[in-house]
Amino acid sequence: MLTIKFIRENQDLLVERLQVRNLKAEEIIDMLTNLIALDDERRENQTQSDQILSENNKAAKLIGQLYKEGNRDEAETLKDQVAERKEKTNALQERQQTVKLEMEKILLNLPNIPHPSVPKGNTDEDNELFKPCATPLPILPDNAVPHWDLVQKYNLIDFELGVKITGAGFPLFRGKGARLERALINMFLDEAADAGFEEIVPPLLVNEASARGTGQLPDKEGQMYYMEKDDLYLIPTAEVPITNIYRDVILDEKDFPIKLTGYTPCFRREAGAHGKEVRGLNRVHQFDKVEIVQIEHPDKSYDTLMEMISHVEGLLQKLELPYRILRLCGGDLGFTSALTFDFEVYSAAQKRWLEVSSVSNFETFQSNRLKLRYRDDNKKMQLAHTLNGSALALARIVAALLENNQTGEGIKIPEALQKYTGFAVIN
RNA sequence: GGAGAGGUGUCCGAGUGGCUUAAGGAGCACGCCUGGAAAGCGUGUGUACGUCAAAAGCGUACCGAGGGUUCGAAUCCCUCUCUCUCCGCCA
Repeated sequence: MLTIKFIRENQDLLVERLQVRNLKAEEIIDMLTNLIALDDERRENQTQSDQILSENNKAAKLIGQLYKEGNRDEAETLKDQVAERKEKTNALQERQQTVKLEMEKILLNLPNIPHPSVPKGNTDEDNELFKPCATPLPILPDNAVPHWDLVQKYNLIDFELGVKITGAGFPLFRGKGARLERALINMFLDEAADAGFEEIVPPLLVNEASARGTGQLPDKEGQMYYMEKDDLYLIPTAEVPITNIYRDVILDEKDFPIKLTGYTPCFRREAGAHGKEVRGLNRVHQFDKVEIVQIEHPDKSYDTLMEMISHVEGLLQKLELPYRILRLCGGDLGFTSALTFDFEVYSAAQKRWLEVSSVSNFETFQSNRLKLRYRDDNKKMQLAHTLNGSALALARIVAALLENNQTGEGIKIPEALQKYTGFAVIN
């Protein structure tokens, strides 16, 4: 959420940059005009009602004094005046509530401002190739098969059992498949720890305030599983509970950077997604992911973003997977993000690129909702910057690993992973 | 799930309708003192919004959250929430 102060001071910028997200200039201008008119009214109301309240506060003290002196008549007169003024403030405050709600509604639906480097575009087709694949794409033998066949052949994942137990999109890992999953989680967590991230095991269900804090609400309400009875949401990513550690926190400049990591399962309803594109592990309702989160000084957040990119690259290199990095265009950029790089891994058997990581800088968009601030040199409050990235999302990594490493003798495990799996080949 | 007790500033803690501008203490910051430090002494010590070009200042709100009673609420009433104790259930 952008602050009203920032919006007032940067209207031209908003009109220009939000068009990158394919919003129409007239719509943005209309929205801003409406918002600022509401804010003007809010200020006016505040000034008026504060003044009346001040008068009433003084009167209340005086009344107490008059009673003590036995001057009842004068006290009664004052009381009448207070009552009269109170009616006025009540009306003002009621109106103020409405104005604030209207403003909030607009602000909550206003996406983040894309970074200057974000290209204009409508869909993922328009994403910019930031770093092409540095290695040749693997060429598989003619009898190579996609991972949904491989997992059956080697008894690694049982999708049918997942359906039986829960429903479609809830894969059941078993045997070496389960072991591979756990190995990847451990490797990613160890790598994150080596890079200075503190490991967190967070709750998997979050309350409304947390879901709102990182921006999943109201934008992605339909994407989350919701427990009505307890008013809790199943997390769609570890970003939510981990970033919310710092909701309503005031930091010192010397606390930066804060580096956290955590493994959690992620739950996504993926409503409406069906078909070939989503077969096997390509898109599931529950998947494992190791997330990295950083809270950083605004001056350093973009350097930090690049460091996180390097970290993710390192993981993919260790796994010997062919990858490329995309800079998301305005149309594909998430609601809360200012700049996002997506990592895609080439799945040789499906002959397509699979998104396995998304690394973003949210600048102050989340921290404003979270009220995550720090005191600067002049002891003034400033909003911190938040960043996060997948390092990595497992399901599609497993898919690519299985497909790309299939041979006549079985599936070869990359060397870096072997100490975690305890085996070098799946056959 | 049942019964009871609680939630006050960075922390501890007083405060049961107006002498509270939230006492007192600790911590922290600055100053004095000191050869230096400790002790001691003094001063300051939150957030949000409004006002102002800005700062200072001033005003308003905030004592778990939201309502209510009252001229006036940390204090009284209602709802919710969290913590603790006991009981129940339980890996």
